[in-house]
Amino acid sequence: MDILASLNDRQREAVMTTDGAVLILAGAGSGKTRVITVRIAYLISEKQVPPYNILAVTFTNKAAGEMRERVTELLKGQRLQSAPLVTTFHSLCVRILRQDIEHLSEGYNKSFTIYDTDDSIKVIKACIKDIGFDEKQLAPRQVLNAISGSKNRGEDFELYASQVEYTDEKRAAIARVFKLYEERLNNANALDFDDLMIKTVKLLRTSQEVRDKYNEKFKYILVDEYQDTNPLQFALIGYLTEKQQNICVVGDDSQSIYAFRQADIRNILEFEQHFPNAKTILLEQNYRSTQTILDTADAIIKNNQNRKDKKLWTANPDGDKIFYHQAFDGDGEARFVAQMIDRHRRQNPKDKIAILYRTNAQSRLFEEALRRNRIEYNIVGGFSFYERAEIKDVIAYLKMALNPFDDIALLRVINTPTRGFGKTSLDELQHRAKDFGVSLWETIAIITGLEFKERVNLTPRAIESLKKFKKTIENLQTKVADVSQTDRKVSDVVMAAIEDTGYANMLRAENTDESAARLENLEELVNAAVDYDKQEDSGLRDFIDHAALTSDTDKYDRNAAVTMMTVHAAKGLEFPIVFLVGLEDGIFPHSRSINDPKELEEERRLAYVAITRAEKVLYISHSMRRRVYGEEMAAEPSQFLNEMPLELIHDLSRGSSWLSFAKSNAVKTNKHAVSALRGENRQEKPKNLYTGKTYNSAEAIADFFNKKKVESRESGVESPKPLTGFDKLKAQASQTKSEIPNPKSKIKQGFTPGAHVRHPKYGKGLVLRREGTGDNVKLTVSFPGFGQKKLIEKFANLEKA
DNA sequence: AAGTAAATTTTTTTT
DNA sequence: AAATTTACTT
Repeated sequence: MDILASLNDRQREAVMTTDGAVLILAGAGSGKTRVITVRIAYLISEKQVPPYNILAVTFTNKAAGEMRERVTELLKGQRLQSAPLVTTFHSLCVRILRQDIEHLSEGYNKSFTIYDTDDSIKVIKACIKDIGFDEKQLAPRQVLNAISGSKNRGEDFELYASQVEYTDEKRAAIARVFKLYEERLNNANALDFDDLMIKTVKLLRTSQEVRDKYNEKFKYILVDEYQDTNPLQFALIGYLTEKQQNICVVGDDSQSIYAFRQADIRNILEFEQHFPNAKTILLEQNYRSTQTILDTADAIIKNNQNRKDKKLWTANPDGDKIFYHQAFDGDGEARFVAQMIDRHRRQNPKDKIAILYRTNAQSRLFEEALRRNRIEYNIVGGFSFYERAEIKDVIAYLKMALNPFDDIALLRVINTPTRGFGKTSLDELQHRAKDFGVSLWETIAIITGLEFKERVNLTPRAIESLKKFKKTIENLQTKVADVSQTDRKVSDVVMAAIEDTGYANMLRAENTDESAARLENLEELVNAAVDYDKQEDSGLRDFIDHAALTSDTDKYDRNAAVTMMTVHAAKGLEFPIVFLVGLEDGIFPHSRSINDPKELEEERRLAYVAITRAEKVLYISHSMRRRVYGEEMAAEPSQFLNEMPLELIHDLSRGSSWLSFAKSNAVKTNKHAVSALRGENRQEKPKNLYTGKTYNSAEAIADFFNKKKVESRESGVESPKPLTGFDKLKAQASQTKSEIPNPKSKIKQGFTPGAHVRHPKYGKGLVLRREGTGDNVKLTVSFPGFGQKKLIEKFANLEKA
């Protein structure tokens, strides 16, 4: 088989070890996807395994799509009557549940609805209100995170409740919300993202019959990005492989970046314990990046305590240095990136370029800069097509038609377009629904029913509009039924949900640019539905499921010249040229992770992922000022910059920069750095002399000069020669910077978040936020008993406490 | 009931 | 700065 010829020895071994448990530890760029795809092709064409016996699971639709494509490519020319199932964890679960959820006997049936995060939040909000709490005491988002975390650890609300200390009111409240939330979803015949996994695992655990069925079906299982699996996914794999044990997992512990989703790195680290006869294969040769890029990535990941020590190597050349740029503000950073991209595009238009950032919110400045420079770009993530209001509205109508008990969908559309059924009437309806203990849909049926004579607090007009709404949905249901009974098309039904509900007319009446754009989006939705027209059975169901499970991360277009996305979204991709931007403390690493060593390690792995996306050229940049919540704030260089080998970095900044500062410092005063440069002191971990925090601060400058003194005394070096030219400029620049805090006010000023201070009137307080610069520094301080105060640092007379 | 103005909050990362 | 929620008119 000639496809094997393109593999190295290790890779070939990974492909040909088809039976039993196999763990492939694949470093970044080591040809992981190639190994998986060739392995699937090998199973089919060499081992004569029927394709339907093969299951490959990934985390994203993007990865699944790519894999499917490549397998098809490898197998083309062979006449196969089935295709291997290449899918995501969540799609796999939906597939299983749509067939067998009724075996669970939990009241769910096959027409269950999938709630996305937005829907879940809405339910949570209602639950918080129902237990008599306020959203301010109990942030819905946090509650959902707590519940989701618990669920992904395999707990249920009873277990969660039992862990609550009775002094912990908040957790106790969350436990109550948890219970309510689960009930609501169950009543609505709805499953959230987590439930898809949970219910599937439960189903496999409790039903021998179902377990046997899927064990029989999936005889060879492959799992991609195994380091990102959480306990539930682990359990799922466990049940599916119970019989055959032909399980092949591929992953890299250095690229584990989903701990926040309860991914457990131990799943990969302890694979050999779980599958005692497992064979482990290491792929350490990198085919993607230059040595310089690999060295930089390696230098950063080395700072993590918790990792398997391994080193990637490559036969590729050293390549260019890492290009570095320090910008004055966020806009300057974006302009620099646009300028460099422009240059690359002229030089070599074929090279694909990526701009990678930590958070989606960072994209805006780059979008604007590229647009100004007339550079076309493609943006991945952020707002998804399926997250747009008009799309969600129409989908909600369709969801109603398939599962009318879906309260969330009902609430979404009952008065969109407006039907004269406003907030007051809605409150009454919800109130009644709670009284009856049934869904809103059933409540509507009761209230509008002929034999219902009870007095309701609804105007005749409201009742009338309920009747009309009911009719609208019922009409839609009839059309849905037509899809399976006659040969009505899925796209017809989608069209009906747009037209017959009055939705399109509402938009036409608006007659604005925006409403026109929304109409166009709806046309797109109809187009998307056409793909499902030919499907035999439950085409509409599949269409809705697809909408629920597709994120925008999936619409990566590999032909786009420039792509922007978060580092998370970039995992698994590679680009000749990469711009890693916003390398500032608080952004990357993110401020929410900075205080927890575990989370900081995850940020570091994230940086590792980012850097190893680059094939030939890597740019890194940061800005000295950054807008946060609309206010301009001083920004510090990322601590990860300090962890990179400075000698591999080339400075493209105008004037002096953090890099020039760090370089002069490291070489002149850092014995560790000097000896490390000479190759001594192998064991010793390179200590960070200056973390990003202190660069540019009074202490750093003072420290710098002190060290210099000590060193020159020790080594007997005479005082520095008079500076000339560029060096002089640089020195001047750093002097000006150091001037900001004057020595007298040093104790009083320069308070940073986290500092304890004393105020003449309010007493002891905690600094929460610092904004502005120079004389305009404003501090937000929390004083026990007085609440939060905004103070001008200069006048506040604060002391260190 | 619906539309508008004012106040409040928001940012990790994703299926 | 932008988006969402609430309060206030009409």
